[in-house]
Amino acid sequence: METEIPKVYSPESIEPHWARIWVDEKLYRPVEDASRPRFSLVIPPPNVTGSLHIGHMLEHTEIDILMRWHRMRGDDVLWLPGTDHASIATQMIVEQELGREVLPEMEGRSSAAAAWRREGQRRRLEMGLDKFMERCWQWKEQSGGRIRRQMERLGASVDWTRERFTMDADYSRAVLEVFSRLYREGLIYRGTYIVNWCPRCGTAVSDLEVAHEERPGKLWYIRYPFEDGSGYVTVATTRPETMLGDTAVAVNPADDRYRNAVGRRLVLPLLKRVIPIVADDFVDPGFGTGAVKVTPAHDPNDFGIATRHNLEQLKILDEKALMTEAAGPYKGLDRYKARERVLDDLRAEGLLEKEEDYPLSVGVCSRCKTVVEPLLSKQWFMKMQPLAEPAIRAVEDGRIRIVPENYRKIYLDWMYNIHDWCISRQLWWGHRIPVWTCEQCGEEIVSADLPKACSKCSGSKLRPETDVLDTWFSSALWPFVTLGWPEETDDLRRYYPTDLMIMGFDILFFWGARMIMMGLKFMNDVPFRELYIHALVRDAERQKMSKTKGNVIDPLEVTEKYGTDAVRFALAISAAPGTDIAFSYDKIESYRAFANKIWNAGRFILMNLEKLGPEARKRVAAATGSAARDAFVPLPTGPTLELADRWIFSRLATVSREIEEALADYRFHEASYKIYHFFWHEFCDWYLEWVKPEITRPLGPEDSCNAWVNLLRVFESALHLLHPFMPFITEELWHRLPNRDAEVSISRTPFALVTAQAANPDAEKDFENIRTLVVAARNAKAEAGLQKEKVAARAATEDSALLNLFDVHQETILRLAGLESLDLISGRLETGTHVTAAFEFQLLYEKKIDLGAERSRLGKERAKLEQALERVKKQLENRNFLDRAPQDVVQATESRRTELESQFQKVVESLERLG
RNA sequence: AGGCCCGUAGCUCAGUCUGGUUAGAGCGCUACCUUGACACGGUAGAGGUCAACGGUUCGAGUCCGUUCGGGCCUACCA
Repeated sequence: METEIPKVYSPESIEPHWARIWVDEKLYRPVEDASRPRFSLVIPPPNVTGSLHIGHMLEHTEIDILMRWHRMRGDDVLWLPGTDHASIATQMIVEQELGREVLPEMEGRSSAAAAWRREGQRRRLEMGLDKFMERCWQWKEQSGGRIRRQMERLGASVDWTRERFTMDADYSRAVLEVFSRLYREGLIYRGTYIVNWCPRCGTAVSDLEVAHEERPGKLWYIRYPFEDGSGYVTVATTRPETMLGDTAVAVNPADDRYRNAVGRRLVLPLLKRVIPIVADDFVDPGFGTGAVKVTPAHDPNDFGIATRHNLEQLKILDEKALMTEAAGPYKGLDRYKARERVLDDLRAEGLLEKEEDYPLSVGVCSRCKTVVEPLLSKQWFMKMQPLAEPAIRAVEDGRIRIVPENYRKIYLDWMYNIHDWCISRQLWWGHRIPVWTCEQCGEEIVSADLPKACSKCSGSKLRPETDVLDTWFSSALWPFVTLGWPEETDDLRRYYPTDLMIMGFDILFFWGARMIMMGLKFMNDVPFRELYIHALVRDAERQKMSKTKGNVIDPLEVTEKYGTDAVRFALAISAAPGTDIAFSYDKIESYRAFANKIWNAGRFILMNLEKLGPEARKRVAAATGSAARDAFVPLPTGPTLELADRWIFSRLATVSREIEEALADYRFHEASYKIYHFFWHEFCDWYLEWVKPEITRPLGPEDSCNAWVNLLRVFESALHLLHPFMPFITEELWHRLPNRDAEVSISRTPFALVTAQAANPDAEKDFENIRTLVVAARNAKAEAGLQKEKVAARAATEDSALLNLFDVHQETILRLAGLESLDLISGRLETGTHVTAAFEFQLLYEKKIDLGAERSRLGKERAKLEQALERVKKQLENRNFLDRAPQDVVQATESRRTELESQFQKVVESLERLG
C-alpha cells in the first residue's frame, strides 16, 4: 500500500485505470449460472452518427446502477451492448462529411450544414452505391469505436464479448427473414398511397418522423365557376397551388346550401379542367364555406375522398417539390413560387374572393426541418392493427409494466389509433428490401436469400428493389436478434424476455411500441417485462440541448474535468422519475466534493491503519475477515464505543433496505440521496468523529482490535452501497483495504453486507439523545460567541436512564461538543438555556449572560411550541378526530402532546426565571 | 382538437402515487473555525402564507374542481 495518499481526490489518475481493467478482465460477462436469478437488459443501441451525449450518459448511468446492484445481489446479469446503423441519420452525416471535404471554406458559417449536404448528395450520386457504402462503413467504424471508448470510460458494465450492430451480417440476415415472413403473411404490402415525402432528403418518411410546427398562414377563398356559367362555388384552402391538381370539389351530403349542387360540374380556374361536385361525409359544413377542393395526389383526406368517389389522381408536384407537366404553365416552378403565381393569376381573373389569416401547423421533416410534402407514392407498408392488438393486451394485462405509469396511457392511446407504417426509404445506407422483380414476367420475388431465378417463369433477369428499410424496422427486432434469433441459442433461451428496458420518452413509439409488437410476433413473448422511461437532460435554463443551440454537453469533457463518479452521482441524484433534469455545473461540483469526502474518509482510515505498524495491522486484517465468510455485526468494544457501533450498524441496515427499495422502483434520486446522507452526515460527521480517539491511538499487542474491525466493516459496507453509483472511487478504495489481494473487483461482492438483524432501535434512540445534547451545547456556545473556548456546562433531567447514558458517554460528549466539563443533575435547572423534551442544558461561564438575547430566543421557541401545541390540542379535542382517525395516529398525537407540553412548560418556566 | 407534465427557500429541485411530527436537500447567503481525513472541509444560523380560489376530510403541500402562468406530446383541423 502506498504511504502517500493525495489529499485531494484526482479521478483522472484512477478512473481510466479501472475502466481498462474491467474491460480486459471481461468482468461483466454474465455468470451463466442457471441456479441464480437472471437479470438481462439489451442496451438501447446508440446511433453511429457521432458520439454519446449527456442524455446517453444519464441512460447508461441509470442502467449501470441497476446492473451493478443486481450483480452484487448475486444475479446472473447480462447487459448487452451495441449500436444502431441509423439509416437516414447516418447517411445524412456521411453526406455532410463528403460535402465538407470539398467545401472546407464553409466552416463556421450557419448555412454550412445545408450546403455540405447538398454537395454531399451530389458527390454520393457521382461515386455510386458501392463507394458510398464503403464511406458509411468507415464512418460506422469511427463512430462505433468512439462510442465504445466513451462507454468504457463511463464505467458501463456491459459484456463487450456480446457487442452487436444492427448491420452485422447475421443481424441483417434476420431482418430480411422477418421481412419475408411478414410479407408471406400479408402483413407487409406494397401500394401507392399518400406518404410524407421530404424533398430535401429525397425519401418517404413515416408519420412519426414528421414534426408539427405552428406557423402563421392564410386561408384563401377561391371561386370555382359552374360549367354552365350559373354562378360559382367558393372553396377555402391553405395551399392554393394544389388547386392545379384538383379533380373534384366535395360537400357534406347533409349540407342544404349545396343540396342542388351535388352532381353538377365546375370549371377549375386557370387550367379550365371540368371537375364534379361530390358529396362526402368527411366534409365539415362548419369549416370555411363547407365546400372542399379535392386534390387526391397531395392530401391524405382528399385521397380518401377520391377513393370513395373514383376520382382521378393527378400528381402536380414531383419528388423535388417542383410542379410537374400536369401543372401546365406552372411546370418546373418550386411549390412556393407556384403558389404566388397561382394567387396572382386568380386575382387577375377575379376569382380570389378573400384571404384570412389562419395559423396552421405544418409538418416538417424531423431530420432537416424541410416542410414535408404529402405525396402519392409507391411504397412498402406494414399492417399495424393485427400486430398492435397483442401489444395492447400485453400492457393492459400487466405482462409489461411501464414506469412512470402515465406513459402507459400514452402508449395505449397511440396503439389504439395506430396507422400502417411506411417502412421503405429511398436511401442507400440500410437494409435493402429483399424483393426482386422478374423482368420477364413481372413476378415479385421476396426472399431473405438472393434468388437465382424467377420462381414463376424461371427467368434469370431479376431487378432488385433499391429501397432500404426504415431504420426502426431493424431496431424493433433488437431484443431477440441480438440474442441469436432465428437460431434457438442458449442466450435466447436464457435471457429472453429481457427483464428491463430503459429509454427516453422520445422513442417510446418509434422503438418501444414496435419492439413489443415484433417481440410478441416472433418470440410469442414480450421483449421486456418492465419499461422504464427516463428523464430528459436539459441545460441549466431548462432548454433542450441541441447542436444548433450550441448548448450540448460532452460527457467526456465533464467527466475529465470532474470525474465520472461525480457526474454519474449528480445525474442519479437528479433523476426523479418523470421529471426532466436541469444540468448544472454547480451540481456536479457538489458531488465532486462528495467524492473528495469519500476519498478523505478512506485516506484517514488507511493512514491510521498504516500507523498501527505491521503486526497490529495484520491482526486487524485477520480479525476483519471478509464479507464472503463473515456476518457483519458489531463486535463488542466496551461501553463508550459500543453505542456508536450499534447505532451505525443499525443505520446501515436501514439504509441498505431503503436503497434497495428505491432502486427496485427506479427512484434513483432517493437511493443516491440515502447513501449520500448516510456516508457524509452519519458515517463521517458522527461515527468517524466518535471513534477518532480509538483509531488514532497505537494498538498494543494485548489491546482488542474490535473497534478497528467495526470501523473497517462499516466503511466497507458503505463502499459496497456506494459502488453502483460511484464505481471507480469505491473500486479504488476497496482494493486498498486489507485482505483484498486475491479478489478482482468490488463489483463481484455482495451489495448489502449488514442485514436487517443489525437493526437496533434502542441504540438509535440513545444516539439521538446524545446527538441532541451535543448540538444543544454547540448551539449554546455559538450563541455566546464561545466557539473557540472549552466551556463548563451542566445538563439536568429527571430521567435517570438518560442521566446514566450521558454519564457513560461523558468523555465523547465533551469532545464532540467542545465542553470542558459537564455536570449531570437529577431534576431541574433553575434556568435552562436549552430546553428539550428530554433534558435541560446550560453553559456555565464567566461572561455575563446576555439576558435579552436569551429571552428573545426562548420567546421565539415558546411561540413555535405554542403554535404546535395549539394545533395538537385542537385535534385531540375534536371528537371526530378521536372517533375517525386510526388508533395509532391518535396515540402518536397524544404522546406528542405530552412531549410538547413538557417542553413548553420548561420553556415558560425558564422565561419566568429570567424575569 | 385532444392528452400529459410543471408551479414548494434567492437559484435548482425532492416530498404529492399511499393525506397525519414544527415541509426537506444541494448551491448561494450570514457568523465563527485553518482543531493532525477533508476549506471540494467543520460548526451554528437566516430564509418558505407549498401559484390563486373553491371543495372533500377530524386533518390537505399531498385528494377533487376551477383559474392563472410555464413546458411538452399526439392528431388524416381544408
